[in-house]
Amino acid sequence: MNLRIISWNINSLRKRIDLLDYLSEAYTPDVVCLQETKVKDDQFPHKAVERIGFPHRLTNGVSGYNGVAILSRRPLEQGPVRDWCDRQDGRHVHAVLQPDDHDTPVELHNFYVPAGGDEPDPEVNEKFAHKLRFMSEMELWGAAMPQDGAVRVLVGDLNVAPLESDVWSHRQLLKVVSHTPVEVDHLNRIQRAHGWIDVVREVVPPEEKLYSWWSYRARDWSDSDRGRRLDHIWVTPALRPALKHAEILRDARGWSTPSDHVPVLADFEI
DNA sequence: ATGGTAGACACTCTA
Repeated sequence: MNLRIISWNINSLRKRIDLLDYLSEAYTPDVVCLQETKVKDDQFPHKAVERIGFPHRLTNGVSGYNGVAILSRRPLEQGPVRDWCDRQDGRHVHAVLQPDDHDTPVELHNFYVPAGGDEPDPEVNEKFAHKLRFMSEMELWGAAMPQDGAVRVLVGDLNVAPLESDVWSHRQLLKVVSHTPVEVDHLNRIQRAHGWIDVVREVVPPEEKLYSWWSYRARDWSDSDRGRRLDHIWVTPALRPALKHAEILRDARGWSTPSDHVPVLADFEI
């Protein structure tokens, strides 16, 4: 089967329902994983999303903040729900993509890692401490999952840009939350704990600058191009041979009333 | 060193 997965921090689903419609028309993804939906489950715009082409949906939205969702053209089975850092925060949703008869099931994890506030010191900044704690739990979670050749996909706004080429200036961002050594170290440990493969960097060489987020505060996001690659699609080694294509949809930052994040896309032939 | 913008919600918090 062909499988196109998109991950996107949409920064309010209700505000950008038309952009989701456009994305769906233009790229025909089989699965869309959203972060920062900013909508409670009981207010989720199910009808509009269904009309756009996603009859199957899983949501985890608890407030006007955070919130994640998985939208799919294929049937989904809800995976076990769990808390992270003892909070009900809407930062993780888990689905198993129901296979056709001869296909293997695909386990999907959609994460929204805490942004971490401004000060990169867990002693004085509770948000940064929460971010590191959340990532430590992700590492334990990944290490505890059997590495049994299962086909798994982890996507989301991980709020860390790991490589030097994932930020506009490595030197100037070393003390900026999202690119500090302690965060990069945490992200690398999560990756190693379960052998996750970063599919975009399988396709784009690590020397090449690549971003998925540009601040709203820049005068001209494209001209200054001070971006960071915060959004990721990872897969288990079992899925690596099936990877056909991956890209970051940079142009989406130039859409009208855009999110500050752009979609990340990956194609598999399983 | 500072402030710049965007969204939810209803005061200010989060990013």
